Amino acid sequence: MSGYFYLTTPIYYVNAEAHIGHTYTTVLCDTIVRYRRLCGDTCFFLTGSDEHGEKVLEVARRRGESPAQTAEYFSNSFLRVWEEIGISHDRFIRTTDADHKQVVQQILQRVYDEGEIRFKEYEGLYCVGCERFLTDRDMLDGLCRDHERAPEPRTEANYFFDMGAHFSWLRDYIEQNPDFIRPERYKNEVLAMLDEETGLGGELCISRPKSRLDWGIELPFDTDYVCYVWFDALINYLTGIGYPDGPHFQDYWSNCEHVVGKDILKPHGVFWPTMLRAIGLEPPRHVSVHGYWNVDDRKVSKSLGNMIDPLIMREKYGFEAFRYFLLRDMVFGQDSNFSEDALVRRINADLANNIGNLVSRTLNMTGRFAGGLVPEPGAIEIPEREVIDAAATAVAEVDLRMRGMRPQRALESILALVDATNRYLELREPWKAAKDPELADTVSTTLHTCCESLRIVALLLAAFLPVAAAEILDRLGLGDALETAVLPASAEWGGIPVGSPTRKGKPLFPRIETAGAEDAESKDGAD
RNA sequence: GGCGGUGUAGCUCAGUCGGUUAGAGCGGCGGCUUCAUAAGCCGUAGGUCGGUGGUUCAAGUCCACUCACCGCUACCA
Repeated sequence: MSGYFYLTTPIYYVNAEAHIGHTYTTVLCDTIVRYRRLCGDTCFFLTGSDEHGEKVLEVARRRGESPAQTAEYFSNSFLRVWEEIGISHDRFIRTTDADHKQVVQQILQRVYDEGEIRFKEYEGLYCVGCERFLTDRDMLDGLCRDHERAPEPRTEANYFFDMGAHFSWLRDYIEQNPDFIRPERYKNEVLAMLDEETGLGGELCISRPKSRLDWGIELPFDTDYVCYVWFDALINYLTGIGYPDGPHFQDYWSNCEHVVGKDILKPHGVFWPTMLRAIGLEPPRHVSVHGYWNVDDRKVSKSLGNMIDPLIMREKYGFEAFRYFLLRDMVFGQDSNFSEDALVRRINADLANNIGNLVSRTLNMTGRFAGGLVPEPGAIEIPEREVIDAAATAVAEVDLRMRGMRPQRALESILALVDATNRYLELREPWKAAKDPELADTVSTTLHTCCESLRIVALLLAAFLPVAAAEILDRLGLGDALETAVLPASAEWGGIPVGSPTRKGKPLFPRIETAGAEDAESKDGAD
């Protein structure tokens, strides 16, 4: 059943360059979307940059340029990285895009007209150094932590969105749609937030006076103010697909899923659904929340310099290997740890030893024992049956797990098929059988089974490792398979044509020798 | 303080409605094998399922308490 599918990453804030966290989110979404495209869905994949706000001003000041220049610089930086690593987004949206400004203003006006935005004066402690109001946490002994000076009481008027008006609806909605926010632990956190927010009045400040911050989208109903943060940022999800009357807006919106990091759960779990409610739109199908990457067991931070540049990973290991690690080693929703050690272990174990090596041995033997052409299969016996079953299981599990946002489990399913095929090869021992002319039929069957299994492995892997999967198919003589494939039908057993010309090629994922292993080897080689 | 999460073999994790001898992958160890990227296959390692006390014919799996770590309560994926 094909249909529409719309997936978003958060838009990344333009005060830093892409690191492992941004890369993970983006790669994950790319993988999910590629999978759904393979399933025949009409997909729209949106990513982009969040460019307004105070922090951009700060960075711009530091860099001695205008906020627009800073935003431009970092936005391009993200875009360039995504292009370098082959992200297949359909649009890279910027909150400074003209259509986005228009949509934000249109929505603000509408919510304002409906009386859900209030103008309110409040008093707080303002630090002149910070140019903002301080919270208790910003202060130590009544002084601003950063400037060590006493903040002054000051009043300011701002616009507030009355999101609390929708809390009881939202609570019900979440309870009636238990997989709206997933994994479950984050659903529980949102429910807890709703209770806390009720106590705070459920108001969301959505403006800043221009006198204090003018880098933003002007409020349509008060030109002394700009829109602040969430109305600006979240609405990108609507602008991206042509709100309100783009040709496929409804098709995409009703099949929308967001992927976010756990740090922005609240805006996506609380602010956003209430905003959508205020303008009469359904919530997205899912908000899928992932955890953080630590690096070498420490938090990612600028000061530690452990941000992990995806382009450097590409240079050192090949981007798909890094991409594979990210998808394979994070249990969705939980925090995970990255280390080059773990990366190398994973590359060697899964990519080199299992997948890559199965490709090598299969194609090598097809070359040697079958003249390089996929041979005609003979009788299907129990060992073949087991591989065929493993393939069917993998296809079904991958689908279930991808839709359930569990890419790491989907990869396990694919690896199970690879394992089954490696085991099968040991059982049939075509390298021995090939010496006995009477077993020619068995050899043909064996190699056919392995080639076919590889074809299915490649199809399933295509969303995760687009380049490598295409290469496997190409070596099987199926260079254009991905262009026409539709899952699950294309992954049914028996799709590989007999006589398809194969090519062994170089190791797909070269094994990475660690320093320790090299030492051991040079010692061995010395005598 | 409140709320939530996590704690299962050396490492990373599975364990659905409580039920036969608690699982997988990786690593380690032993063996087989040579088609293959010194890859693969087979076998194995015996973990008080954080702790204590309960409920039950039966608990990793439910309840209470407790310890450790983490998160949220604060606009950085």
